[in-house]
Amino acid sequence: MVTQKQRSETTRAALLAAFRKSLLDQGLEATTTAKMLAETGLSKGALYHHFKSKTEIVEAIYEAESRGAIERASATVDPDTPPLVRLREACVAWLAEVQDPDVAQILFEIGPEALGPMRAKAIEDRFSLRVFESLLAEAHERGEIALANPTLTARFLNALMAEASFEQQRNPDAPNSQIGPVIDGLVASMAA
Amino acid sequence: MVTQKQRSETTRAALLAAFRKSLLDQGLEATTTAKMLAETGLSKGALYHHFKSKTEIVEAIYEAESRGAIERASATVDPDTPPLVRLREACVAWLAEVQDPDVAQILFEIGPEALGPMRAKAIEDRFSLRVFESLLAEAHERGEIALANPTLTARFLNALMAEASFEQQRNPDAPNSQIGPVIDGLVASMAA
DNA sequence: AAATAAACCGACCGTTGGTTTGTTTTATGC
DNA sequence: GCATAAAACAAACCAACGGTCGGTTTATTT
Repeated sequence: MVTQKQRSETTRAALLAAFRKSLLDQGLEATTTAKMLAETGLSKGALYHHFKSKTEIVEAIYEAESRGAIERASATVDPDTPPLVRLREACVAWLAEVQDPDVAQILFEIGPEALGPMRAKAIEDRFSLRVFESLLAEAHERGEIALANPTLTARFLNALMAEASFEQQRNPDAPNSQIGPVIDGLVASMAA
Repeated sequence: MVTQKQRSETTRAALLAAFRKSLLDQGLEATTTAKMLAETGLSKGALYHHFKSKTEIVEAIYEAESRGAIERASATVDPDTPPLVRLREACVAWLAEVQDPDVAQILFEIGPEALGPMRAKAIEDRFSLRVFESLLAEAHERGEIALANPTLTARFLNALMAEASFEQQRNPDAPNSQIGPVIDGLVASMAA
């Protein structure tokens, strides 16, 4: 006998997987609930039992992707180095993660289109931004730099990173965007 | 006697105005073609004679707003100053233009949501980005700076400006974001 | 094993963007 | 200036979409 949690988890996962796949290679509009239900063999009742709208499904996918990218990037940094070094490492690692076309498409195209840029940004704030911000704050506390506004600096940094990833996708075989100096330049220019 | 061009222009303008107003205070979803036709007293036939989709209408509005903001900003700069000074002036002026909540909402919320970030960016490229890029290129040619990649620098700059405008809207009475040093820092870090 | 709750089904509905067919108005060629 | 084409508009029509709702099955509680 299968437990309720298992049932629940299984259908939820099936729906999310079907939507994710279709969103990536069919786009937002062409990804209709009907198609996804045909794909999974589930019913409308099941879908709207677990999610209260189509948008909420995309939100869950976007959130998972945003969390995943920054978590994987964070895992690669050496914790025994100064915060600013870790920041640069984390940025480069995040940029590498976001090079994955699927991840990029969800984070920079489908998410903002479905949720609106504001709502997407709010989610982003809870993940990548938080990491950048805390590293900057740590550097600030340790006296490595005197930032007037760590949060704003993190936001600028975040914006630059997104743009850098766009550029990487535009021409992947171009020389690495030299993001390191840009980060340093930004941080320096945000000094108090 | 009224000419065809005049008729055309009138209905086009009426549709664009109705959509713009509704988009701003009702949002994208709530702005339905039916409501706009009721508002203007026109018919579906008229609408789809002038535009081939709802998206295309939003595109026209977005394009006009993007063009308007950078044109008004450009008009304020003193042409008899060095390119880098003009760049900084243009950025500050653009930031001021984009402070208008209506302009901001169209450029940073409704546009990307309706067209998708990519398509919105492509339009943006033809306006604000071009201006920034040409100023950077001019500075490059005059030997004021040696940029490895003026286009990429312009893109980074553009991203920073958008983020700065977000910040300004988040807390409007905060001290001016000191965008000047940030611009200089970015340009310096992008030197060849 | 009765009662309750959670998961699921699928027919149904209102709206929406978009199409089609037809009519009126202006421009063009002779 | 008359015929003809083309643009501008009207309005009935349509398919498809997201979402709802009453009811059924499956699991959990007591």
